Amino acid sequence: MKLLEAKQQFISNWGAFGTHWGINRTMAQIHALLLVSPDPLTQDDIMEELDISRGNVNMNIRELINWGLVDRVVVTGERKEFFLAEKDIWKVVKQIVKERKKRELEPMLQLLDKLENVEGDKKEKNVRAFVDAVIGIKKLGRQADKTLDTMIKAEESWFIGALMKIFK
Amino acid sequence: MKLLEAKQQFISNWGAFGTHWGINRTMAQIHALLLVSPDPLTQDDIMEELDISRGNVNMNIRELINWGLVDRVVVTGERKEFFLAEKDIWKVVKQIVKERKKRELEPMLQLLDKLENVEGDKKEKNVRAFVDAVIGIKKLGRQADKTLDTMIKAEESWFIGALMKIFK
DNA sequence: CAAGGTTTTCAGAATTTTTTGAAAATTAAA
DNA sequence: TTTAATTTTCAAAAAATTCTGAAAACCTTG
Repeated sequence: MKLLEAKQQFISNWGAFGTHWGINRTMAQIHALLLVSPDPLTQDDIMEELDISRGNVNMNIRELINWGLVDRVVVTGERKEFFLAEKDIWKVVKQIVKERKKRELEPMLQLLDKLENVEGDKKEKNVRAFVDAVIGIKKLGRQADKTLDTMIKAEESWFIGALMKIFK
Repeated sequence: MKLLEAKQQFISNWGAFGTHWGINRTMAQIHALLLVSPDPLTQDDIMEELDISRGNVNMNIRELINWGLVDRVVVTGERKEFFLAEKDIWKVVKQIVKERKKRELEPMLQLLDKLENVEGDKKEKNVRAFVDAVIGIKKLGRQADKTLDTMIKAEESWFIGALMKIFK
């Protein structure tokens, strides 16, 4: 397979993969393109490679920057802005975990804290089932939260090494 | 807060949460409803509680069954079918991990295996960047795959205990 | 096997999400 | 400051996804 075709396939599949994880297809594709591009690209480069509009590139690039996955870089002598993706995939994963934890897991845990204190007779079947579900999710959620915190701080080699040891 | 309101909030937030993870809002809401319902519910119960159509309930319930998160149960003396969700949240998580691994991670790894063998001069910058990205993702992906396999087999208490030990 | 209850299907409608593209804003050079 | 290149914005259009509801299929029972 030629590079061009392989690249197409990679980008297209990364996009489809993204949609299964609540990530906009184009954003994932732009990310894929930047991941395999050794040099920084401009908005025009991305427009051309993916055949999408300027506005679309602009919005999704901004989003990727918000997620901390892509940086704006200045190329001396060039007027245009260039964009470069973090290439270390372990750093990428840690960054995504960090963001999703903050955006989703933490607010969910706050909600569950509130919902656990529902009024009513804890002996009543429906109240009991509700509280039990909330407590169960909260417990696992808190555990995940702690574990992910540690993971975010961890070095790849250390982390994998440690996992290998437990999961022999 | 009264049970009814708490339940509403839980269902609505679980639905929103789902959409961030590529899960259809209604499917997540039905799951939430079943999670907090001590007794099995019928399609009609779900239609009424969530105010959605029969077809919608039917399709999403089927999907939840495919995911292994909900079971059909027979209630003696009743003609209608009843649905019951797995309540043990650790089992739920393991089941979701198992399914997503099979549906998403494994196919992605297969693709990467294929793409790694791209033709062309490995010294050329663009080929090099592509292959490096693919290899990097594959390496981490394989590691994740193994780790998740072990997790799927693990007991909750053992798993959490072991994690606590490493991540002191 | 007829009747009535229940579940499933799926084409079209409704809704939500994404994309476009042109105008406005911003920035850097002249 | 003016001009021109570049980026950003966002209303409207397009596309994708989800939902409805009625008809068909499927049971179960008498």
